[in-house]
Amino acid sequence: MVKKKRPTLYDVAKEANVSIATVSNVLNNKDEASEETVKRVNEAIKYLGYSRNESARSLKSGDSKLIGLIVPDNNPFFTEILDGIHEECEYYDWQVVVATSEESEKRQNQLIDLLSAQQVSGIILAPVSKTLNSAKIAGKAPIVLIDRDVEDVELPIIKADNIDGSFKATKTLLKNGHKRIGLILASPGISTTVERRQGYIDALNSQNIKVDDELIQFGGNYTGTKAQMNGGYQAVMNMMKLPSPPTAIFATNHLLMMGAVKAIKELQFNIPRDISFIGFDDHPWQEISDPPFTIVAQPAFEMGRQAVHALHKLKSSEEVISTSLPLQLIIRESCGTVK
Amino acid sequence: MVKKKRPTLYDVAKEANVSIATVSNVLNNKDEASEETVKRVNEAIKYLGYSRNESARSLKSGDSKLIGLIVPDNNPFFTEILDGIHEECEYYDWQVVVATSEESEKRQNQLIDLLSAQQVSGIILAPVSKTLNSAKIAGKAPIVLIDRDVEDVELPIIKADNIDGSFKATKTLLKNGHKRIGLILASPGISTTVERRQGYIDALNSQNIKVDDELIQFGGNYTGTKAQMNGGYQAVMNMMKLPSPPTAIFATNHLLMMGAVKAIKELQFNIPRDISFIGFDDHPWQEISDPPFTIVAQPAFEMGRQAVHALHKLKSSEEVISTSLPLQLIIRESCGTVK
DNA sequence: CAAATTAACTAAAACGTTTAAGTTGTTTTA
DNA sequence: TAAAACAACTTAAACGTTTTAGTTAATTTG
Repeated sequence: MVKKKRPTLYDVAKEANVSIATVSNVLNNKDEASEETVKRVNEAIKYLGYSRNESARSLKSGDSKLIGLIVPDNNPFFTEILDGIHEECEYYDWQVVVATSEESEKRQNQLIDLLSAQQVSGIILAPVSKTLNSAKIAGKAPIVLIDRDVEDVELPIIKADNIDGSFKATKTLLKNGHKRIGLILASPGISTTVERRQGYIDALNSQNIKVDDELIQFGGNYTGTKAQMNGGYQAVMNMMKLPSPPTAIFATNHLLMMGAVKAIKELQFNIPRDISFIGFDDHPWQEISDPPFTIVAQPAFEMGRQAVHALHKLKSSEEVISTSLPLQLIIRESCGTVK
Repeated sequence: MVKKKRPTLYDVAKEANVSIATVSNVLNNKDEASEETVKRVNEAIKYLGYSRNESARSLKSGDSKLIGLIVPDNNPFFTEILDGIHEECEYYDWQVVVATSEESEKRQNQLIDLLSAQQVSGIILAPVSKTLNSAKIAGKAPIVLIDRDVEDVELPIIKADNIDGSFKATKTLLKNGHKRIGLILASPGISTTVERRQGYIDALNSQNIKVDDELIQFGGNYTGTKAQMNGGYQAVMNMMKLPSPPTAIFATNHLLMMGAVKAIKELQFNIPRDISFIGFDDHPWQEISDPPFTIVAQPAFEMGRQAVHALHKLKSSEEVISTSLPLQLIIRESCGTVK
């Protein structure tokens, strides 16, 4: 069997009795061909089953129909972001190359290189750390940050208002009379952690409650689902063996939350009777969990959409305004008043 | 500010005082240059921050470092598959373009076209229906199926042994004395549904129990998380109002399972006291669910890995053997014996 | 020691597009 | 009615690679 080559512009041109330039014009709706010709060309395209070789197009025109997404891992939060990205990309006719940095800075830089080599039109990046060596991204595809910010270089970013979200959650616990509130944070090396810690501290300060560092635990210094969950688990174990353990716990991401809940159940504490709990990220299983958890919900889908939109603006050299989307505190049944 | 063009082979060649052919050879480890030259070229590459334009490479060589993945949606099962794909792709130095067909055949065909136009080296596809118009895939990128099979065209496939998995689950319920077992299936239009139904029927037959069609509900004829969950919910509602309701329920995917559990809780039935339950797909939240659910676990990660491997074999025109991976029944505490 | 082989290169064509710069023949304008 | 404008094309160069077919000088062989 001879492997049939895909038809090219040239084949279409021959079939329709025009030049390849005309076919290209028709293909790009350049409006420089007669109705009659357009029809003939389109028929030839359909007849031959032609579709454009995007590599050639990308080579010549210098921009591709691809964008890159680099996330630390495929956790449900980033998956929802991807959904939003997909939705918005349909509009711009972009496809998405998804890559995971596995929380490794080396791998992340490698991926920026690799995706740029693929001539992606831009990269949506959730960075693994608070810095982003500017030399490493010079001459590479334009970058829009998502979720996490960096300190050393100014890039457009679509993020959540973590300070406010964390503030609201903590404030709610305070209102219920809790004075010792455990805070479970992810890795100290990312901006979301810093911000969520800040919101917590702001809330305590607003009530003149002293911050006790022993109640702030970093549970996410590891990579991988199991390890993150385990981080949440350990955090709870640590704080509950304190001389004066917390009466409420706030876990600032999904995986930490699950690990924390696991620990609490294992310690035979009841939520919300013995301990109040606020988690992070809303997911379908919350609908069947017992108790239904009060959580801080992130607009992940919307973040994805807006990141794509920002990238598109960046490409058309419009001004891109970084945005901070509000977090929503969804009150359910995991918080009680302190006895 | 003048936008700096990325350096090309030509720039590197000039810098290193060699021809572009030599640079290309060095770049591709063709072993035709002296040690001294290789060193000079590599220094020039580093100095200029050169990285290959993959569009040009793809255009000339006819194959890209991209593969496509088309899944119906980004549910946790497919996300885990993506993890496996990512892991294996690192080995082959492939990047993955992820696209969702949203269970639409039209969109799926569109995506096969779009990805092929991107010159992807191959496509890993979880098809939305039992057929795959062969005319539509002729001349397109080579396809390896994953999870779901098609009837009208023979393609390599990496799938789970759904019949056996479903058989084992049903058999377990039968052993516990259940005679009326509700089965919640996804859309009848996909192979996994057909197979999971078959395993169920085989198990009943092996015990000489008549199949009651009223106990077999299709809950997944919709797309989207909410809709699928609702399908599971409705399925339970329907079977529980039967004159002789089931004493056990087997839900054959993750989303259906959650909807079903929600309905059962709403009806105030206790699992496993009032009703036994077996679900599908193992996920982190199962660790904190109450009760811990007995489920059929899919080797999603491994499926992803093997699909990439199969694609690579297909490319190097080795024989690709379709495989059916075993499903594992993980026994926890959601099944009781019938009274 | 001439011929053959080899090591280390280079020149140039090709991949399939897009696009700037023509080239027609027809219609409009002053 | 001659010049200008326009509609509807075509020609050919370029994008950045890979690769085939040389080329040159040094080395090996009979």
